[in-house]
Amino acid sequence: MTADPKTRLRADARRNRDHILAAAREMFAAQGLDIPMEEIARAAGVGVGTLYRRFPDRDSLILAVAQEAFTQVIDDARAAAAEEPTGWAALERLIGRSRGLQVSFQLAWSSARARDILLADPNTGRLRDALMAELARIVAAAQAEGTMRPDVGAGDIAVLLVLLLRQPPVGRGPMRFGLDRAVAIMLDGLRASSTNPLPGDPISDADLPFDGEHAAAMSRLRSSRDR
Amino acid sequence: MTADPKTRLRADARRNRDHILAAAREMFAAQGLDIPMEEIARAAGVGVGTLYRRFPDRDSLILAVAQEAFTQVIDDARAAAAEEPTGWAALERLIGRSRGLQVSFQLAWSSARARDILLADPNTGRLRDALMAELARIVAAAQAEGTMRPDVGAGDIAVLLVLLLRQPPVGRGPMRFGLDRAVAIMLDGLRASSTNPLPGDPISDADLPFDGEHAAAMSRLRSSRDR
Amino acid sequence: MTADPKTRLRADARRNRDHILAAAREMFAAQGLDIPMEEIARAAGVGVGTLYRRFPDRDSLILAVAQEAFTQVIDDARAAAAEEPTGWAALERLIGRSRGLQVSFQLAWSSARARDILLADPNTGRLRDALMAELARIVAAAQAEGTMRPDVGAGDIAVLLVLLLRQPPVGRGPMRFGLDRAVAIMLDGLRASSTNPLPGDPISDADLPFDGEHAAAMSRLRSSRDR
Amino acid sequence: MTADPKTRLRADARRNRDHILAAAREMFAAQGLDIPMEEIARAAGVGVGTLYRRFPDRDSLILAVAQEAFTQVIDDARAAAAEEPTGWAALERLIGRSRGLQVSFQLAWSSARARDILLADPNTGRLRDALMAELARIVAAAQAEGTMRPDVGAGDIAVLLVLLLRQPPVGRGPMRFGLDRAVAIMLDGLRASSTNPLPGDPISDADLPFDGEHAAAMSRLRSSRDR
DNA sequence: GATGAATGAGCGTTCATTCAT
DNA sequence: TATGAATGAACGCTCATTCAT
Repeated sequence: MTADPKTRLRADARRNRDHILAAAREMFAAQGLDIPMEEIARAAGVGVGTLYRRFPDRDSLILAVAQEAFTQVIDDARAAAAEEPTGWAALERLIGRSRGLQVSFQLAWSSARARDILLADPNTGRLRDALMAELARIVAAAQAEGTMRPDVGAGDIAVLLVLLLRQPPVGRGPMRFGLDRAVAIMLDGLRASSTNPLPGDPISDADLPFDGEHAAAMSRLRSSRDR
Repeated sequence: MTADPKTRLRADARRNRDHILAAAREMFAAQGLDIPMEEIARAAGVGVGTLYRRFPDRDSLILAVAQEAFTQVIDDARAAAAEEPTGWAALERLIGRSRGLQVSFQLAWSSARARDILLADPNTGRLRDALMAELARIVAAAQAEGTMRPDVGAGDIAVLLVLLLRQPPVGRGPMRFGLDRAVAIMLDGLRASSTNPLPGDPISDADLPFDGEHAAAMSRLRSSRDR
Repeated sequence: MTADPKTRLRADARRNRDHILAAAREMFAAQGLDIPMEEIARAAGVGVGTLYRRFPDRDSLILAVAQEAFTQVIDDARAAAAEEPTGWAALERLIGRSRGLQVSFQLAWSSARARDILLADPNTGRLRDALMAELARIVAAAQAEGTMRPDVGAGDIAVLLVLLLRQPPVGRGPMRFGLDRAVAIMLDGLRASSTNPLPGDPISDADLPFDGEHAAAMSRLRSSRDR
Repeated sequence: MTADPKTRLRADARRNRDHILAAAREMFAAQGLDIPMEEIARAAGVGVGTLYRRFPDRDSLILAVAQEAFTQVIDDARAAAAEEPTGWAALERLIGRSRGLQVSFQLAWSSARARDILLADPNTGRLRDALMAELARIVAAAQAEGTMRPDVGAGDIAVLLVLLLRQPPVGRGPMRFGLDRAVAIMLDGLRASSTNPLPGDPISDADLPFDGEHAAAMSRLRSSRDR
């Protein structure tokens, strides 16, 4: 009823921002992180200036795309935990679906530089904690059901997830199919029927994957900037 | 008495080539594929001109480093097959050792561009065939022993290997340890005791991993060059 | 009872204009002539759009600031002539105070570009004439008193004034003190007791300082714009 | 007799360097310090890359031009002291000739930024000391002769010199002539016959002009870089 | 054959100016 | 009329590659 001009303006800006993020996600995935900023802008249908108004430099764009992707993984884990009847089903869905998130997530991990940018941001820690909490919940449920071997922790699941998420996107070829089977093999290795002892203790949700790396990433970024 | 100048020259040239390859391997791993050619030359102790004499452009240097790494994986598979008493032991050694090869291998797969360069080279097909043949031998042996589930093929092992090799190098942190456990989980999933059916048929040594990608990679490279 | 909206608007506009000029004067002095327009707008508390409404481009803003500064010098000369008891006292005050005007004046002369903008404006000629007339009055008075050497003209004073005004602003260091002494030395050189002949004839108020430069400045500006 | 290739190469490099410096000196003077690097390169007859090989950024080019100009002033002072029969004659020549050096020197002082670059360089201190030593020698000689008033020091001369050197270059118009007269007026103010007391004490060669500014300039440059 | 100086295309980034709201 | 988002031209700088020595 009341057309708020401020809201309208914001809608435009937000639309631009979203276009830029979507374009960046796709271009990064397709061409790598060093795609010219101008091409991203063109793909988003805006001028370079607008891109730079929203994201003051390439790093901040990479960070935004990466955290968006990270957030999607968390949302997916949360949805799986909430909607699936059993912990094992949630686990299967999460690891199975994970390849669907690949396209957006893998870029975040595709280069040492991208990783550093992500780790150097303080918000990343919170995202990590949220994801690990979700995984811990799923693992606990599956183990309580007796479907998952008891000697693994949320950190172990995170490692497997990262293995899968880091792969470059696959289309519809044999590799895609091979990944489905690899996931199934991993899941079999996680079943309660697997009794061969694993090395060391379960990796809890406090151990992985980037604890203590924040400072290191920051200093690496700083020194690379000075170079 | 008279040292043949040509032979002497060749020895020098070979030394230079080796220095350059070693420097490139290290710099690529440490700094990424877009390290300036001049820094590689400096690290190799030669001038840029010499570097360009041996490798006419950056792509050919990347290709040489990548194929060298690929060859190491093959050698390792061959050695595992030859020296281990059982197929399962060879498999364990290969997958376990794989992380040792990571450092040199992952660079070859670290970017879409590097992958295209590798795939576009006709020699890569031969290397792939050699690796798959080795894996097929190990799988057949392990299945004959009854230690490996019968519904997997050499291609499945290749997929798992690629999952592991593509990870960025890890030092001695929790991630390193997590990878050891992930490997153990995968191995458990491969044991004969795993009876949950896998989706589809075993992936044979003819299906994976880059069949049909040669032409695609060539055209991608060509179009990126024209851009 | 009813405040005329037009009048109100004009008051607002004038306030905006004044804020912009004040902000520009300070930012120009502190950061140089190439400070971003947006920063000037922010310092003035208006949007860039408003700034551009008042001053259609950077040059016209520079011109406005410069002429404002010029006007201050004239006002000061006029006040000195009116308020001081003797011509010599007026001269001392003018040259002595000149450093107080420095801060705002020197920016107008700090770059070839600013000078051209100023010279290209037809109004500058009127300001120059007003200043020279004032100086001529002071010089005539001082010479009539017998305190100033007779072989100098208003133009000579203008040159000395320009020498001082063009200096970048000094704080409270040794340079500030040094300038006080330099002024005293100059004044001593101007006294009637100085009898060493000066080269050429006195520079009258018609000779200096930018006669014939108007056209040159305009063509320089034009060609720099075309470049 | 022996053509040393190394020397020849160096000669080429040096020639390039000299061309670049000469072009920069002229372009800076004519167009200001923010002339595009590419135009300087073009004027020097080299590519931008070569310019950047010799001077890694604009600041270092400004610094080189400025110090070259500074060195010329020192050389001139030294020559005047050595070749003129009296201290007063040396002083007259130095201050008179100073406008000849203007063209190259004034750029060094034409902007706060240039001044900071110059002051931040540790070598500048040595140049300053050399110049002040020369001025002190000239002043002492002229005062010993009884031609210069005894209550001025080398620092006072430096201030006057700076006043003149900071002026933008003048061609052959009335301003040029006016400067000749201004110089004569200043010289008259410096004669032994001037007996009006100056404010404060003579400025010695230890007081001026940039003592203690090195650190300040460095921090200003640093903070402007962060902006 | 080896060297490293020179080139210049190309990308990141900034900012003057315009214009939709 | 005021605002500030959008645009894109322009410049600083880097680095792959070439070529004179």
